[in-house]
Amino acid sequence: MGVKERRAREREQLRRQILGAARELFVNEGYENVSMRKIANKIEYSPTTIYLYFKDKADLLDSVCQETLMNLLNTLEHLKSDISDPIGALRESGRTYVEFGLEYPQDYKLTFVVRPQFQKGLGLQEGSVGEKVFNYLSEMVSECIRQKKFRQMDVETTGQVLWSAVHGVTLLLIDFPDFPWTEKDKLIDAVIHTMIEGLKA
Amino acid sequence: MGVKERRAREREQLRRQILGAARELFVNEGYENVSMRKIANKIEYSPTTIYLYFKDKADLLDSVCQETLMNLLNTLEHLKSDISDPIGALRESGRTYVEFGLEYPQDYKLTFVVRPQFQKGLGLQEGSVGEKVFNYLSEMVSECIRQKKFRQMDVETTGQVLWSAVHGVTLLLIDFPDFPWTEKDKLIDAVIHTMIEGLKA
DNA sequence: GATATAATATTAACACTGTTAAGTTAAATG
DNA sequence: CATTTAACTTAACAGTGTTAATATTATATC
Repeated sequence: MGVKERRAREREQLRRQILGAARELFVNEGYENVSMRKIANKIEYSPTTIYLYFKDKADLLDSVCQETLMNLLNTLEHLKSDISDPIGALRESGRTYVEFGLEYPQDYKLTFVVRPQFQKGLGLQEGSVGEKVFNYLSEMVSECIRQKKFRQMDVETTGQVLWSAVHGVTLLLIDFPDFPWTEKDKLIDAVIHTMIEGLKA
Repeated sequence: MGVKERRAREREQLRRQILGAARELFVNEGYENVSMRKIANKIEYSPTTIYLYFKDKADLLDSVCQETLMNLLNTLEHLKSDISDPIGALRESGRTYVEFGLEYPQDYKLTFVVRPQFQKGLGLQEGSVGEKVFNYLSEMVSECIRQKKFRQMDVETTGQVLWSAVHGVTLLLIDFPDFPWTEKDKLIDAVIHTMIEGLKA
């Protein structure tokens, strides 16, 4: 009775194929400029087949973003940051976060800007991967405070402050590529450095 | 020969009427969900009339955003900040910036996120209102450094760092309204305070 | 005042869009 | 072999931005 299993496998395979095509198109041409028909063409299926695997276009976007968040979380967790130097770890995490955003700019915007607009009230709900990413940041902050490297302060707030800064610089660099920015790495470092200095005890 | 003048006036009036309808719809329903026909209906003209006043839908968006930026610039300049206390002035400007974004969240996103996506390479060009807004921030920073309140540092970079922070917190608050944020004003203050502390001499 | 001219607005159409309902084909089960 | 089930497609709907051709209106000229 391996039939059911094979079917399920094939089903999953096509699902991933759709997802891959959607991601590639979304990222390269922008969510708005990608039609279901375009995705369907790419995988050589009829447009309506997609609806057998995803509720609608927004659901497709949602799934693509979920993948992105998992990739981000993976990237961060692979840092294996040194707990004895929590500030250094935080600095490195911040850099990694921004660089992830810049490496996959469209994915980042899709996930953190476009998606919330299309799914009001749903962004970053409890138990979501997005929340896990934020929790990761929070843990580092927590460690900094526990080791008294940072001045005593609400962990939640501190995490949100840091997130604001890295989110902000990531989006500015993505959205205004022609602005006469300070050299990219220098700017990122400056942002992170300033935050950390501002949080020190 | 006041005819030409009256014609021009009427023309301008309709232009502004279109712009107003577009802004209201863009802001309330999102750029994507607003059709030219919807705008036309609202002002009781045929859809194609709009094309006599604006090149296309993106041009309409562009004009709406330009207005928003001018409003932001006005709001900031009305602060008439006290030059003898440049840090206080900067703090106040930052707060005002974020609050402007939160008061007109859709306008803000339209201007700083949606528009650059639809007009690649055009955002914040030289001489634009957007640049003026940034220059306003830069001047305050410059004053802080000149008075040695901030540690000696590249003015450009410092301005960009600050912008990153306020931009970031503004967008997070807009995009994830359901996230368990620290109380809004406390978070904004924390972001600005942290930045300023981090920049001090 | 009638007519030509320019400005302004509209109608009809094109090639798209997301999505649904109905229909078709192929495979698995009895 | 017949039937059920799953997978996929075709056809269609109501809507999209935009253009070209047309109609309407108001001004300027005779």
